Amino acid sequence: MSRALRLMRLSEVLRASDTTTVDALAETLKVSGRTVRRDLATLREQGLAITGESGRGGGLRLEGDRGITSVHLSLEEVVSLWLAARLSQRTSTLPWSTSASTALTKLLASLPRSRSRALTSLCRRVIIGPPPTARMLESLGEVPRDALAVFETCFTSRTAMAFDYRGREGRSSSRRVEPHGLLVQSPLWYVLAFDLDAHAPRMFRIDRLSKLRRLPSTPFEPRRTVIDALLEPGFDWQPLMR
Amino acid sequence: MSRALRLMRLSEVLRASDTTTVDALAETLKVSGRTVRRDLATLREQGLAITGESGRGGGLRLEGDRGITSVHLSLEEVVSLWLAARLSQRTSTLPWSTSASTALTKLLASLPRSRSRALTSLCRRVIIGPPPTARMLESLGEVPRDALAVFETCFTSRTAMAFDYRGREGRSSSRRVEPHGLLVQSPLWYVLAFDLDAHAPRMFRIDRLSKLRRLPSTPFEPRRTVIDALLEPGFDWQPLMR
DNA sequence: ATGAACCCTGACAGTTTCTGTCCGCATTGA
DNA sequence: TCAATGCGGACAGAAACTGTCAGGGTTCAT
Repeated sequence: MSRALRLMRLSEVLRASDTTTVDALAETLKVSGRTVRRDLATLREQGLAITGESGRGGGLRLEGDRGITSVHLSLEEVVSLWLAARLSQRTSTLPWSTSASTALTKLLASLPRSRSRALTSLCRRVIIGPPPTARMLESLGEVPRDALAVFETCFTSRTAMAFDYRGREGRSSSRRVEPHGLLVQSPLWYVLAFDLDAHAPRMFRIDRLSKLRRLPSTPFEPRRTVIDALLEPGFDWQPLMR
Repeated sequence: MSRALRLMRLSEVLRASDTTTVDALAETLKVSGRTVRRDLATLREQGLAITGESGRGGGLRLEGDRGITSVHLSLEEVVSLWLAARLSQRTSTLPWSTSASTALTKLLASLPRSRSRALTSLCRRVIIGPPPTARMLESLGEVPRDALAVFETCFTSRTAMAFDYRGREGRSSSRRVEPHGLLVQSPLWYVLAFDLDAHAPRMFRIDRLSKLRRLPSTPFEPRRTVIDALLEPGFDWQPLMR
């Protein structure tokens, strides 16, 4: 039996038995005790909570197999983690950046198919752009907390929304839009929207919005074309997920 | 990465993605397509229902069996998520930022005690600082991939390490240190270390290191004093976790 | 009907990894 | 104090793995 298969069996045996010893495992798996220990170390690296108690009467046990069941994480929670991880990978070479990827894969893997579909399609609507230029950052305003919450629900539930927008020259205008996409150029971000009055794609910087509110309507169908129309080609625009 | 680990990752990636191709998998797993096929064959032997569709637009998919598995995240994986989430919360007001907090709390809560303790003590050694000044960013260099991996293991396993360091004036010196802490001022980061030769706390910017390698030694005991000695008081230094 | 984009499988040699053995150490309960 | 347990380093021979090459398919758009 190859090591790979043995590792799978080992984790099953551990799940099946309350406590056991290295020698017993060595017996069942037909390998030496040393090898069992090596395998245990590998599984622990993988995140399995296997504890060992020394001494007479001690032994090994797999702690409450309740690993983290991401079933309890909401869609928004997983998206937020995904966003954060991708952003930090994008902006710098930090330690454990590959670990973040594998962690997210595991999370996604554990979701039921319907949820993972929803998550994927949501992530595809989020675009990560290159860092903003100094000029873009000049007039950076505050993002009001409550507007954030409204945007979050409108974006995920695909609901049209209305707001007042301060243009670059200070002129204010009233808008009604469908939020198809989200462009992040941290710390800035933009709503990639379809303007229901102009009847064309438009983008809006989040800190220039005010009086944001939902519009009663049926959910719109997110269209990739709206997003693409707003992103100048040739730049490095990456969706949060492909 | 050993084959055993790769097989686990492969099954996770398959679960996570709706459909995918051999080439894509080869890319993510950093192995040749032939090897991916061999791994797929092994998983199929194990009973995983992986179907392949030939032809243009075809691909691989894992049938059924979703949501049964619980997620096991390694220490590094949880740390990386914390790091990423905290960083992005720190630098900007993005949507779903509160969701990230709750998600992380849930993650922490569901870890078995032994692991959560290890996680906490690791996170305490990571400090998040204010964004770097333009002057600090001037001479930003590349961080080599392999050095990262070495650092990660040394940091978590509390192992001393050795490297060559290019000082500000271009002078190079050879160092042997214990990595007690990690200071992040994204996209820069520093090793907060105890210099075994100077016998005093020193900090090193990561992109100035080269030829990083582990030193054979017994694990050192992380000391808070080493970290504190290097952080000028009065600034906004926040540990990743209190 | 051609080519591109997919999947599947066999053979081979070089390399990597794994395994058992032996060792010393720490912890625990009788 | 001893025996039963766990943990992990070092080593050399054995086994498994890997990339490459080379063949074979199927499906679809053009």
